[in-house]
Amino acid sequence: MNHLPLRRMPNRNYVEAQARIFKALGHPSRLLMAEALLEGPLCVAELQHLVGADMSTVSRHLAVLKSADIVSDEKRGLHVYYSLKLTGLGQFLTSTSAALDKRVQERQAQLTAMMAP
Amino acid sequence: MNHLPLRRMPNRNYVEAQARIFKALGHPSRLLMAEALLEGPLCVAELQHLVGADMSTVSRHLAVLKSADIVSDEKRGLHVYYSLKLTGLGQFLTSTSAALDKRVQERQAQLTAMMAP
DNA sequence: TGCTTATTTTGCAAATTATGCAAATAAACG
DNA sequence: CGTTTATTTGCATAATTTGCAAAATAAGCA
Repeated sequence: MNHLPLRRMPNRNYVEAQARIFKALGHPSRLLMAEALLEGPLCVAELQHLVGADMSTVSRHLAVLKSADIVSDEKRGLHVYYSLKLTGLGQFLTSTSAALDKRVQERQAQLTAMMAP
Repeated sequence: MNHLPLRRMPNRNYVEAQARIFKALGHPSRLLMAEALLEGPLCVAELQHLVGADMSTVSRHLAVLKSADIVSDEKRGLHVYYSLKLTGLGQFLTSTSAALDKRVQERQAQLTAMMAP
């Protein structure tokens, strides 16, 4: 009878599993790849071009994202395509972007105030 | 004329700043504290009791959350109260919780299928 | 079958970063 | 002052990240 979205009790294991998701996204290269996958699936070579790192490094980053269940992979011919599996990431990035924008604006305002005599 | 929420280009600095947010939440103690703060402000002693770690450790974790602009602090008498500053966290946690639940259910289903003769 | 391409995995070494604990420090209040 | 609450710092230990190179897989093609 409960139509509201449920949230788990702060169970240890649960929190650790959630923390693993955040941790996986807590690296610029991995977050960049996840953001790119918001638009649709990409193969490893494309992701490598995006982040500009060694392919073995990219592959390892992808393994981290996969083990956190953030992405899924599918082989098509010679290529392996990665897709975003975690829903709600786009929305959350929108809020963090807004927060960052606000921070930048506040800095601007402070500077402006300091410049005024 | 664009009423849709904008998302930044995957600018280097921008992605790094966003990654810092995820990284900050990528630790069980910090995520637990952030989740608790969804309900309202708490002082350091209360948060310490929640995570069960040394107060200096808690303080450092809080400093990490603060430097990522996830929380804000305010002194009231002898106590310092922390509040959640980052909007959208609750929603995102709801989606990650759902994802985790699904994963658990899938494991259950696999086990059940294996048990069936 | 052999050859090529795409991707993963592994091992290693170096650099960076994170962690907890304990002691010192600061800030508010009576 | 003395007490309480919180932050900072120093230190030792552990974990992560990265590049590079080499080996291993796996799929498609001649």
